Amino acid sequence: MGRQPCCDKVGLKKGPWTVEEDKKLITFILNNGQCCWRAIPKLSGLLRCGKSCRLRWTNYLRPDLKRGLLSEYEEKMVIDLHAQLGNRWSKIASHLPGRTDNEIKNHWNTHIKKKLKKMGIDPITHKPLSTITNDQIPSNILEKPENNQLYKQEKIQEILMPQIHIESSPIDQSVVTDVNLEDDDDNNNNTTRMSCTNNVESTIVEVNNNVFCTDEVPLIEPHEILVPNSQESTPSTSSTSSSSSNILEDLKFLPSFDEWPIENNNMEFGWEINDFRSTLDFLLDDDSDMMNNVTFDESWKFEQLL
DNA sequence: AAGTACAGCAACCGCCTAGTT
DNA sequence: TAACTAGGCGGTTGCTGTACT
Repeated sequence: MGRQPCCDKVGLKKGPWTVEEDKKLITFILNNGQCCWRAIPKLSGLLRCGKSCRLRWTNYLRPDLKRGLLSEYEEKMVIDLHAQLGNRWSKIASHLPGRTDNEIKNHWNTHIKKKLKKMGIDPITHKPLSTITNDQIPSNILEKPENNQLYKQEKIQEILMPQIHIESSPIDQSVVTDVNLEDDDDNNNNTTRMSCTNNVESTIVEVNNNVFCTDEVPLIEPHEILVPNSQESTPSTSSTSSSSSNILEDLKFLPSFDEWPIENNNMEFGWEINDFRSTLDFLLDDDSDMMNNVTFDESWKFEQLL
């Protein structure tokens, strides 16, 4: 009855990932794409829970991840989206290509929360703290779409955060535009607000339409899973090194192109080793010399042979 | 230089939902 | 339909690096 247990927790490794583990996971996913996470540890030789593998991949190893701090624009988007969605980090992350829910959650807790508090905004309600009074808000704003809390919050944010211009954000444009459009509608304030929300959603979707989305990562059926050729023979560094340390030494782990175990002619995904360049760059940041010595064969890729 | 406090973030935990048998 | 699990999600923890005393 039902499925088999996710994983038997006895003997599973916990804690920070090692370079060796990273390479096993990358190798496996490069060969097989994302499939059932439960099977990945066994098939890739990892002593990790499937959940742990999924987390490591989605939060750290995915080649499409952006690195570094959130830009002002991204931060503004997070604030806007948080005002709309609350602590639904995955939903928020889905509107920020290359950013993960964990990353956004961490950034919120460590940076944005403090920033908002400093600016007199309650990070939970997005309403001004007691120090902000209506006197500080131009009367014409308060008079505009009456009782429209969202509109007020936007204006308050404009006042408090002049360095982040709302005009630069398509979301805010849509909100303000829409509110203005509804400006003459004195009959139903709820309608005004709903309209804003919907418009924000559709605008965000539009923005993301041209961006690579991780949802596009193809899934394969269990019977299509390939167990990668043993990588044990490839030289590797100490497995005790930190995952965020020198992985480039382990670029050796990425077998030479002719050694790469591509066996499935039905692959539908097109990641190639170059897609991991930024990941490797990030992991190896202070080993640029080594990076420069690595040549990537542009012609090497998984072919779509249907 | 050593000790302490704090900040940032990767990873884990536990709950929930949707899917499978 | 019930029993059960995989995968996803949000909250939390704890490790590591940095700033301060």
